[in-house]
Amino acid sequence: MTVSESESDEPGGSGTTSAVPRGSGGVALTDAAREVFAERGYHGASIRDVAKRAGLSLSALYYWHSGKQELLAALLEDGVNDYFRTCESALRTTEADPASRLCALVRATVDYRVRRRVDSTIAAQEFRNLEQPHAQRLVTLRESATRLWQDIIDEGVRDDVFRCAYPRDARRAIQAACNAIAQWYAPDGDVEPGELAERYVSIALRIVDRAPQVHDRRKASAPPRGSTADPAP
Amino acid sequence: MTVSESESDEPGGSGTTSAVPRGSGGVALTDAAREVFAERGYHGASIRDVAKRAGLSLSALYYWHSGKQELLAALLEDGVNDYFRTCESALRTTEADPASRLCALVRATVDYRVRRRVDSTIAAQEFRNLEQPHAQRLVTLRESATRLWQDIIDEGVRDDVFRCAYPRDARRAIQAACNAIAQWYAPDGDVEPGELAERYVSIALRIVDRAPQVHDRRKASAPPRGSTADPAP
Amino acid sequence: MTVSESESDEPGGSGTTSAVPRGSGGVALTDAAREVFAERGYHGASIRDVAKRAGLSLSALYYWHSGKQELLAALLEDGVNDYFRTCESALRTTEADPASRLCALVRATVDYRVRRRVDSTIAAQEFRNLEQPHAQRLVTLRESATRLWQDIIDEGVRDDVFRCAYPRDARRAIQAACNAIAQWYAPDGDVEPGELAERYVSIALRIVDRAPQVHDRRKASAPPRGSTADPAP
Amino acid sequence: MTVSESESDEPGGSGTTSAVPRGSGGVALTDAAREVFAERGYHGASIRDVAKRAGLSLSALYYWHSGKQELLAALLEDGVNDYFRTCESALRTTEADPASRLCALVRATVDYRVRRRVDSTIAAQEFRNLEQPHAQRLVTLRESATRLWQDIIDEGVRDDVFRCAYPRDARRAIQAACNAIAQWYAPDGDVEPGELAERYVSIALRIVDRAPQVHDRRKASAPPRGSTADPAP
DNA sequence: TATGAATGAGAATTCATTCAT
DNA sequence: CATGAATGAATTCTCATTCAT
Repeated sequence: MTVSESESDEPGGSGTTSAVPRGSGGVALTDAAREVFAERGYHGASIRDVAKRAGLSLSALYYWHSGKQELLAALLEDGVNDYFRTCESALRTTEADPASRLCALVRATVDYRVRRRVDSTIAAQEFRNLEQPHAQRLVTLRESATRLWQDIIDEGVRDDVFRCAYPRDARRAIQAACNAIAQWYAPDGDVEPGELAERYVSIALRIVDRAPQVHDRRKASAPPRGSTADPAP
Repeated sequence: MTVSESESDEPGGSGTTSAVPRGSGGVALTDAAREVFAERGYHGASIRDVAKRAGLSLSALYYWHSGKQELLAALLEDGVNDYFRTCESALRTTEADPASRLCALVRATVDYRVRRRVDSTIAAQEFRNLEQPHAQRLVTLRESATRLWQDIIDEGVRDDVFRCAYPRDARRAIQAACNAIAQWYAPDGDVEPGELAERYVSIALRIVDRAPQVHDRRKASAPPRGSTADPAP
Repeated sequence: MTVSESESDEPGGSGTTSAVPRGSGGVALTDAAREVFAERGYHGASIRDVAKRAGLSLSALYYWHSGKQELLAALLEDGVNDYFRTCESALRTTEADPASRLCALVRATVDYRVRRRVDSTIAAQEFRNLEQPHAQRLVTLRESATRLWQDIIDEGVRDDVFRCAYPRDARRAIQAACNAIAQWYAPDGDVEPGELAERYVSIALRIVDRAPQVHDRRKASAPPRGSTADPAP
Repeated sequence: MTVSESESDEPGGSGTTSAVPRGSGGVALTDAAREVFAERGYHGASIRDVAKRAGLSLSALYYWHSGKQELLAALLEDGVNDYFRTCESALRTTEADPASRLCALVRATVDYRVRRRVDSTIAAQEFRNLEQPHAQRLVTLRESATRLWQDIIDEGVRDDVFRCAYPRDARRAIQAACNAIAQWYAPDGDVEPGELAERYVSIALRIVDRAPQVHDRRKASAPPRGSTADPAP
């Protein structure tokens, strides 16, 4: 079963055991697992707590899921799928040049990290606790995400549009910066997700040291610079 | 007690129960704890495993330490102290200008992440599991580290030597990039720690968008640009 | 309810969930219970497995039967009834002398152990797990079976046709030997049930040490010796 | 660890939680396991009950043994070893002729079934519940016991001293009869173990249909016939 | 007739910790 | 300095059973 139905990533209401309607136990449980895993970590969390948080019995958890491990796997897998969908959608609607594609990827990633902040944190912290049928699949997906970033950067370097000497380190730095957002972003803070994305687009472009563009003044590449309100040109 | 005596950060030999010499149980145990916590996470690790790995009995663990929590605290605290010593030492021997200071901090951080890779990972993952006497102290230390970075960047921005529009995001990006090193760096890989530091110095300077320097062509700022073999000046 | 409709004793096809026809759930379930109880023992078996094996839902099991215990009772009771019918039928069609009656009982028992091998094993192993309404009834039946054997042997001893000094031990030995057949008999093995019965008739007669018969050279006593291909007379 | 120290096979005192002396938990637990497994069967017994019966905590059980399965294995293995020792000792001190050897084996087996009645029952009922490292070893031992019986009988048949037509069925009958003793023998009953053994020796000799002996009226073969007080020669 | 959803009790096992020696 | 023995609380998970539909 997939857990993608539950869009809300936030551990809403923390403890709201609002009488789960019959038949919807599966979602209630993954939602609860998300909260509890995020709060205490996979090994620190007990499925008793998960069931309690979901307002169901421990046995109901085993009716819907095959165990603690599967609960984690469902969470992570659903997250990764959502992330890939987000990236693909962003890349599909952008120019073909490396800079535009890099910007699109940054925007998609920031969007995802903000929108599914909790899942992002869980993924970052608890990935290691995945056991074997699931682990392999997700490792592969994770690698293909890395490849997505790297290919774009390498292409930019080849085309002389990015001037970084160490493309792998550039990629790592950009990814690390974007991923870290989930750790500090406060949904009720003062910065809008869209605005935040543009700031990180700007950072990413600086990391790859994009060459100043004489031509190519089209939509994708221009906004970041402009919208981030850099003090002076 | 402090555990700083054990410099070696690597889980060397993994399982080497080489007859702990009388009296050195304390270090053997923190070393073992480091390995086991790193491998399985704080909650995933059992102190039985720690004792076994150290080649001692469970009771010996309780002779030397007051419990599992204290073992974690000792590890993290020792790590943070080492980090601060490293940073202070680096800042003490550098110029007073923001760029030089930022570079020094990056070098110190990269050095630490590489030198104490395992402790860095544990700190990143298990900090949340610290309970109250210890937690507060370390949170404070952690905040003062953040302040260290932020002050330098803010000063650079004020002096117009850094041109980034969002200094806090710049700081976060730099820290995230440096911290992530512990997650991927392979000690027997192909890049030297010193060389790696220069690459990250370069990345950091790009993130803060350092203004091109007309004068001031002294040691600290020049190397990164040069050594990273950027295609064109 | 009785389960005697299902003649086939073999756990045929093990796992054949062949679309239970409407209304025949009861038999499908006792058949499945037979297989599962035989494979894993009463306490080792779960009624979930029984229902699954029967190709029905757990709830269906509770529609047809009142629980796990009743399932076991139905199985055992049906077996005992079959056994008694078999014995009575055999005794009804034989001579009145102890030797003939003993032979008839052996034949009936061997026939039953071979024909309902699985039920025989379950009876031997799981009888102890019967709880109270059922247990008493079956204990009584079991005792009356013992009485059946003992009476015949005692009569033979009284009439000097059996010469065993310890009739109870003789009875126990004969019963044990016959019962054990269920544990090793392979339905697709090389010995026919009828042939096997004659071998055990021969063994039983030796155990009771039947006196050599001058007259009475009729069917029952002759075959074993002859048909068993004794090397030399 | 072995459990052979505890010679007493009887579930003595059933529930006597007589303050286990420190350090002797291992034996107390196997003794308790013997009782509980015998009473309720392996799957029907809970290790909670075992620990309670032993007068120890559940955790102590895991200190001494690695689990429920190991407890069963220890019990069965110790029993089999004792049985083999008993058989070997009996065969070592007897004549070389098949009849004497068969008698010795019967005596050893009856002795064992009476002396370790409970272990015998457990072995008969719970053998199937042994899981893999242990199962294989014990299956092998069990087969070699069967071989012991069969070899003797086959030799007797070859030497024309036993006249049974179906040596394998004879062996099965004898073994079944002897094994069954554990199921009905009451230690405080009216028959002495030695006496019982002679009765079964007599039964066994009749099952293999030993040829009447003209010469050879020595110790080993004579007693059974004589001591069982057969009515008349 | 049948089922999908749910439950409470209890299963085996592991944990951090303590105590007597 | 160190250990072997023991514990109570908690863990994940399975069980037989029931209820609403």
